[in-house]
Amino acid sequence: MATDPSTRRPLRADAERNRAAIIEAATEVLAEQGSAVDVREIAQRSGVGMGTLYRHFPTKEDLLGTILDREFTAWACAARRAADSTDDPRAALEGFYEHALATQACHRAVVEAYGNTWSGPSPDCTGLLHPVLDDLRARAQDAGVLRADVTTGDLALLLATLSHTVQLVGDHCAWVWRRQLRIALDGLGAVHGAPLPTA
Amino acid sequence: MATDPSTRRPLRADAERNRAAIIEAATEVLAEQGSAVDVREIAQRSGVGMGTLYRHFPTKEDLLGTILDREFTAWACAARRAADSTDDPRAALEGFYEHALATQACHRAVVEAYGNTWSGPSPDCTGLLHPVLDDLRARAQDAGVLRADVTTGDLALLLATLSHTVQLVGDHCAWVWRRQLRIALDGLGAVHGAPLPTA
DNA sequence: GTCGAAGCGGAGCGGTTGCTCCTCTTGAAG
DNA sequence: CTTCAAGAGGAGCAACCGCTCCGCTTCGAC
Repeated sequence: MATDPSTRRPLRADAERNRAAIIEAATEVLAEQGSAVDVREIAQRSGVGMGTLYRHFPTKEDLLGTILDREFTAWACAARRAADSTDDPRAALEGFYEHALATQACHRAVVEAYGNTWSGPSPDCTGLLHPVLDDLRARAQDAGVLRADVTTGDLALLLATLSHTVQLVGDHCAWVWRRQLRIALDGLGAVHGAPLPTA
Repeated sequence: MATDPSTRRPLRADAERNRAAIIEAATEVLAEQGSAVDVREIAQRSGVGMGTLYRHFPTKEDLLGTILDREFTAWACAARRAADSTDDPRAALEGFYEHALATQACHRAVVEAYGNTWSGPSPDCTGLLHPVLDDLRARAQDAGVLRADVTTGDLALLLATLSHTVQLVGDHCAWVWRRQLRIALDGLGAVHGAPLPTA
């Protein structure tokens, strides 16, 4: 592992400025174009050279990971705050998905990373989200507005699925994906339906 | 457009053999690795050289289109036959999704192409599928087992979405995506739920 | 069997992309 | 102000990928 950042000598002022510029530009570009962008474009938009970029982030993957962690963490914290500030369990659950899809799902790279959560190694992203979803699930099930056999994992996978849907249709004509969301939410609330299949 | 294949002089025997080998190998590779594969690998697995491959398919896109059309058409026809051979509208609809996801969704390139159906120009793929879905929808709604405000477009988008989900979780542990399917199907059947949002 | 056209193969071209190397610049400690 | 290590920058390398070009092979009509 790398040296602990807090014990490492602080960056020079210009280096700090450049690092911030890179992060800002990269966030923008990755949201727009997904993780397949040319690193040169990120450097250009940051106003720094390739050398500088690679000094701060030794690998494209490092850069990607940093951006993704920042975005994901900020959003997961907002989601937790929103969930905690609502008493109605159903409204909390539905508001969570609505907000998640309306904001986070516009970030192409984030949605792509979501896919890797299942097929590849997951960063601590999932670790942040899981307790929020788990809380929402428990409250909704206690209130009887969520079928009893739905797991937190189901909710997480549903989020990934719907995020991809938003990517497909774009954020304009949001009503298209909102219809899919409504269908899924009604399915989650179908407390009298057939039991969900298991292993 | 190209010359009508039926009026074109028939291929030499070896050329015909090679063409078939290319199609077979390409179908395999595209199903496994998606449309991003190196053309060299397709050539290698077919046992032909690059020149031969590009003689039969002047562009990677041409090859892709050919394979996708074959796969998609074969599957859409099977789906129509299955739908026609079932009297129960609910069973027909649910069987359609079950079969679609269990088979077609394992073909990576096909699922990827599905995404482009919404964001880019669509081949006649959609044209083949639409009437089948439309029929399934009408029958189910007449029988009162499908909420009245669901459109054929909703069903098509749901198919694309769930196909992607299957890709995420893989065909092993199929029960994971089957749970998502169950939730969606129950949502579709929620005839007393809130109306779906519109434009 | 002969021969010409159709077909074959694969080295290689041009473009892209992740990353490095090395020279020049600049912040900040003394 | 001086000094020098930390930092900046961008040309260029290596790998990859879609596609082409051209000399060689093979089919099949006669």
